[in-house]
Amino acid sequence: MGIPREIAVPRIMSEAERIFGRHGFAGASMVEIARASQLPKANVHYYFGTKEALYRAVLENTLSGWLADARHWLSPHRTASEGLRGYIAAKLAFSRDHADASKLFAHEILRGGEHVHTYLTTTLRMHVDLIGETLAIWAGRGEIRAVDPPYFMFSIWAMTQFYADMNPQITAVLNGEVDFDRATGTILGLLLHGESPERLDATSK
Amino acid sequence: MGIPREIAVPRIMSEAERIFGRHGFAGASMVEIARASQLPKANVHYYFGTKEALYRAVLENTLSGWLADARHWLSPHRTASEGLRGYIAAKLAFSRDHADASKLFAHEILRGGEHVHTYLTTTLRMHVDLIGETLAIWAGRGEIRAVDPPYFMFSIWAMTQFYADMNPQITAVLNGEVDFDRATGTILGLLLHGESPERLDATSK
DNA sequence: GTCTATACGCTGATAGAC
DNA sequence: GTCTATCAGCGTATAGAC
Repeated sequence: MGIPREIAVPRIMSEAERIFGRHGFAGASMVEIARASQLPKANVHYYFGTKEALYRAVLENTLSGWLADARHWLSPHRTASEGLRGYIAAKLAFSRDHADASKLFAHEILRGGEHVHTYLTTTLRMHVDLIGETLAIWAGRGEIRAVDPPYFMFSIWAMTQFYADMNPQITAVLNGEVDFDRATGTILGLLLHGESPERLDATSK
Repeated sequence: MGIPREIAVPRIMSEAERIFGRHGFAGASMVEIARASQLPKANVHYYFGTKEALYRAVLENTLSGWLADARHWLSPHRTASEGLRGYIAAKLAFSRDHADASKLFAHEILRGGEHVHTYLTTTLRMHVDLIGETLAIWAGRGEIRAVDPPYFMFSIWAMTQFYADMNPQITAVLNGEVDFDRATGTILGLLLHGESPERLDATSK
């Protein structure tokens, strides 16, 4: 009798991601994770050892696949307009559908990011370098202005992840749920045209 | 004998802002705050009652003055270019000089923002409405394109606060400290020109 | 008004039964 | 392999000395 490992472990991982994402490492408790997983709390310790080991497992699981959208869209084979549109849409969809994963990452960085330091200095840094090449190619083709790749990416990450991490602020200001089409439109408007109407003036006058 | 209230209370507030900002509400401990304030932990409880009361006091203290920069720069008396430049510079300076205050706010929102719900639905919402009028005036003058005010503000807040809240990620990717001039340049580039070079093409061809 | 000593609940972790 | 019962330590809060 009893719930077998194959069922228990993924269930714990899923609930842990949700609870760690909502409350952070310190704010989450093992009893809460166990209760949400419908398991005795000792089982969670049996499968993962310590709270921190569970946290690391959940975090690694979250990071894998974190960069897939960028690789898919920010490629020289696409036009800048097409690539940026696709990437922003994908990042915003992630913020909408996996808000807890985004919050988990935000909590970890706010705490200092010790557990993801290696990931940030190796995988993510190389990732940004690679995207920088694409951005340089797009600029060379005249599809975008020349940009500072890391700072450009910081802006995109900030704007898109904001909709997952700061959701309570957004719904409070809007007095209702976020309209992701408007969010997409605003971000793309900034990336593709800026807020200066000078181009329109130049063509209409 | 002993440290008087006039010295102790502001010192506790200051250290509490730093520690709550770094670790969040759950991650911070009263002993840590007391030790950082060089006071017996009982004194902190004597002056503020409970941990949550101290937290609320620190949070309110942080929120006052949070919106002053916007009122100063996002005004119809300025040009859009001048106003946006000043506002972005001010917000980035705040992220650099008061990172702990920014992180405190981020932690609070990540946790659901219960303690700032009234502030968000009254003060901040009215604030955005007011800015919306300025943005509409700027658009009417042809200084910016028409924008969706709240979503436009979300983008600005996201991009500027990112440099305070996600600092570990930034330094890891850059392999060094952030260059605030480049950050300013990137954000202003997006706001004022976008990344599309079409305007330049239109004028040079 | 300021500080020392202490109570007590909650949490992470484990020993050992089934 | 799964789960029940229990422990040890930390963290908030307070009673009471100075």
